[in-house]
Amino acid sequence: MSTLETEYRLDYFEENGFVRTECTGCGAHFWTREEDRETCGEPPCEEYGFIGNAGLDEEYTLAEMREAFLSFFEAHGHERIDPYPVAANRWRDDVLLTQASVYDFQPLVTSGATPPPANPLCISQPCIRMSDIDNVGKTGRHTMAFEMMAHHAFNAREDIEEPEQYAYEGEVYWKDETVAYCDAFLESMGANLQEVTYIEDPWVGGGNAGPAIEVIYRGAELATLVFMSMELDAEGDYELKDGNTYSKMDTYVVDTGYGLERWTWVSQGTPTVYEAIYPDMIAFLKDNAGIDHTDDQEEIVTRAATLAGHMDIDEAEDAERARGTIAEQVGVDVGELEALLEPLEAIYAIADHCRTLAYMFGDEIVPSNVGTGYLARMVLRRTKRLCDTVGVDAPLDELVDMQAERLGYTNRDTIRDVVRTEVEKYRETLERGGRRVRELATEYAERGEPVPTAELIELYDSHGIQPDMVADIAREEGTDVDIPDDFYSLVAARHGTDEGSAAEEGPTAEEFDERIADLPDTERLYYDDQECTSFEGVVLDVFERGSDEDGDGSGDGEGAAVFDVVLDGTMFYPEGGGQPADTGTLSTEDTTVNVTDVRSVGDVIVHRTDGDPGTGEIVRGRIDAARRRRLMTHHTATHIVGHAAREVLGNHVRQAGARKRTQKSRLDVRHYERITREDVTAIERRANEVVTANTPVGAEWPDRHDAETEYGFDLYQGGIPPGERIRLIHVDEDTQACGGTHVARTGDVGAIKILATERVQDGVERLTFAAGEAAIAATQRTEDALYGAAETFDVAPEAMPDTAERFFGEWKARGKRIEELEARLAEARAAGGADGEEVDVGGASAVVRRLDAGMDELRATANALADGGEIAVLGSADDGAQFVVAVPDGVGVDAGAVVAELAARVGGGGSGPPDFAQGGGPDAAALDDALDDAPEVLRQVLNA
RNA sequence: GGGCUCGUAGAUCAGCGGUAGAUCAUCCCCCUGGCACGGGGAAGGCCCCGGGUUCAAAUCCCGGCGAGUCCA
Repeated sequence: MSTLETEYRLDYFEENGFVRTECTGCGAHFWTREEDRETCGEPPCEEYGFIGNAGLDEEYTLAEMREAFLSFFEAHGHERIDPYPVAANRWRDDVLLTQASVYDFQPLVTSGATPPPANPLCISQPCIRMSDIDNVGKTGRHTMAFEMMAHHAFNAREDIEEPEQYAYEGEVYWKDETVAYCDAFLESMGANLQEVTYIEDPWVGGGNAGPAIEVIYRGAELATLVFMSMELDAEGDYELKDGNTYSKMDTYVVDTGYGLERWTWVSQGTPTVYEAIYPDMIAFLKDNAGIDHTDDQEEIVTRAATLAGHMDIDEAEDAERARGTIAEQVGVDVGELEALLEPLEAIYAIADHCRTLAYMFGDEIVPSNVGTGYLARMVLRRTKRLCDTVGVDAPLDELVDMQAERLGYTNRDTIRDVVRTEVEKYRETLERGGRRVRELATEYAERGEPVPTAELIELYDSHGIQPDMVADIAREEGTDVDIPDDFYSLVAARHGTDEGSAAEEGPTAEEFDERIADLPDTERLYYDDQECTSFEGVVLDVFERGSDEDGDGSGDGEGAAVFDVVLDGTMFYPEGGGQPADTGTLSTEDTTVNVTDVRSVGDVIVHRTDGDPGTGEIVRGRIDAARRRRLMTHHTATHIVGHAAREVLGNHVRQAGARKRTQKSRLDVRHYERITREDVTAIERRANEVVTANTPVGAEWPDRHDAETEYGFDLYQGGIPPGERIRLIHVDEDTQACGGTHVARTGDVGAIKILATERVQDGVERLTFAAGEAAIAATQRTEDALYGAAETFDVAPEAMPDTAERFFGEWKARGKRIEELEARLAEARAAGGADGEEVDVGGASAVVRRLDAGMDELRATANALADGGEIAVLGSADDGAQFVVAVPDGVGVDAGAVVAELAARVGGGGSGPPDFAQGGGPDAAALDDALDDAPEVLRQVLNA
């Protein structure tokens, strides 16, 4: 088992008079030019030495520092490349946000599958680390949004069997050069190299590892130099700090990170990083919130911040703990210090969060309850709360816009629109929540109880109401709330503990993979001529797979056998990119088998058939042409609809999923509002314009980096394909990376009809549409429905809306009229008292009557009789047997008991309050007998 | 992708098997010289939609649609 110690013995260190020393504070090993240096230089072993003592030649702004870094590395042989979006899920599906510059090149470039855009390269990559959200503003040094300046070099070992298997070959440079560049850059910026230490700190993360060096200058970690060269390997020779073993990879990558904000801060030596990087915004926010410190207060704040800067504060809690000590040293009361600092901390955080939001919305993340959209929503709400707390009354969209403008985004109008919509949504949530909490609080206050934890959890989990907001309102209403320390884990507990559903791939699938692993890649003929539906091929292998009655591909059922046929080349499209597989037949001279499904297993295409065509046979394949045609039509139509939606709704619109079928297809798009009827009409119109224009649908296989440079990551809306070359589909002005089959010209789509929109998640709208003949069929179905209705009403179809409205209105008016008439009829009956039996029941008179009418009428009549001072016992055989019993005030008969007894005689039940009850049963034939018994029942009940 | 909550008058919500309610807003009347207020009255409901259970469903169950929210 080896350690990484030897990895750090660099020639560069030897040649430049460095010594390796063990830190007396933390025990870490580091390299320094100062022989008698004892500590590594990083807090807590040493304090920040640059605050009030700027460490570089000049003071730099963020922009100046970025340019200094990039032009330095450009001058030293690196190509400068544009930053990637902060939404890392645009090009990789394992993370949501970009947290480091190397994210831009994972996993395809670092593994060697895809070449880097340049080699070596330099970049300043905007990053967002949500994990620091609680520390922002408080620690003086953390930001959630930051830029990681970096230079990268991608190397591949040459002493391996097939060096050409990787997308880059040979070594560009490695450790010595990387450290030398760092030294040279520090020197060019005017740092005193004597004070710089290089700490050995092996890096481990995401299945990769390697030696790494932290670069410390005057207490600040200015850079991390990572030498990614190992991967997780149970048999590996290196055991690293995470307890796992690793082995060397064939590729090895220089991954550096120079914090733009840190460098800017060190160049200025301000007490906190925020003052160095957001001077204008902080000034604006202070002014807006009316924070106007006296000279004395200013002095206290500066001294406190400076003291804090010198302390080892790595978490918000550290900052809070340190406050007492600081107050003592500055010579003020802790409360006073807090009152001065807290608003400032909020303002620092607001500035940082607004930058985070500008990045997110600038890169066209749409707020949602899922994914990056959810993270954006959380940051926005937090920012809004901070603004409210500290009394910033400038609209949030303006604040975000200040950062968006600084960052050079061009979609600022959309950003503001998104922020405004989202703030409004939050306002509504708060308003709704506030009412709810107020009611609850009042209720508990009246009972003199605190609001229980269960209610708190419910309010937060189901209604998004922060516990401290509940506490505030509860206090106003005169009760209190106990917020447990483990509140958020209690919420988590509510969400169950099931860890999820891995192991999607069954053992049969794995086994299957192995069996076909040796077969050559299948030639994909369907790209050569997408119109062609017939081809010849050779059967390379056939696997009998039991049966597949349940259609899950597992071959686990009973019944007819199915087979998997592999050919040398095929025109059958395997399921992929939301497009289902082709079906059709494979024929030899002797037999024809049906192809029911086609799948891609690696680069081998597998045809599921109901018969064995025979290994080695030459087969003629015919695909179901009509079906393929419809799928192609719908696939091209999907691109057109997506393109039209983008034009109508805005550039932030991108695909969140798609499914193509023969009758109708659907496209899910990200959008921050509901799609209105007007939007649909506009999208449909635009889509059909594209169809009518009848432009060619182009396909090409360019180099992926050329494609990315030209079209951006919006190419990958349908997923991210691997490889050096990718297939692009051009439809009108729209370009997508897409492996599907398409019609030759947009006119071949025929027509596009949007059938429905639905909100499938917040921030995700689903457009269901039909294309070609299916569009016509769908339109006809709708028309049939309309014509059918119009025929019923005997009006022209165009008159249907008015007619429906008129009928509905009249229907409501009639309902009211009937109610009115029933009431009058009831009164008349009660007054007339013609038919029906009148009996005396202990002083009060009772009317027992059969009245075959609806329940409403019965009730009205009974009420009218009771109002007239009589007990009413009414029966109806209108729908089974029904009773209503009403008793006037002051008469001691329990109506409920009477009904219960009567209803029992017709095989049912009933009850109600003592003065008014109803009931019934199915046995209508027994109604009259029951009514005959009514007087007797009344007397019994009276006596009871 | 999963969990939870909610759809009742124009608005906010109560009712949670047994006659659909309150408050605000609207309209009318009274009070005043006029206004605010106050008092009295009226109008306004496919109780989201579709099934099921039940003698009886706004209420219970299932499905759908719509909205909100938490988590990955």
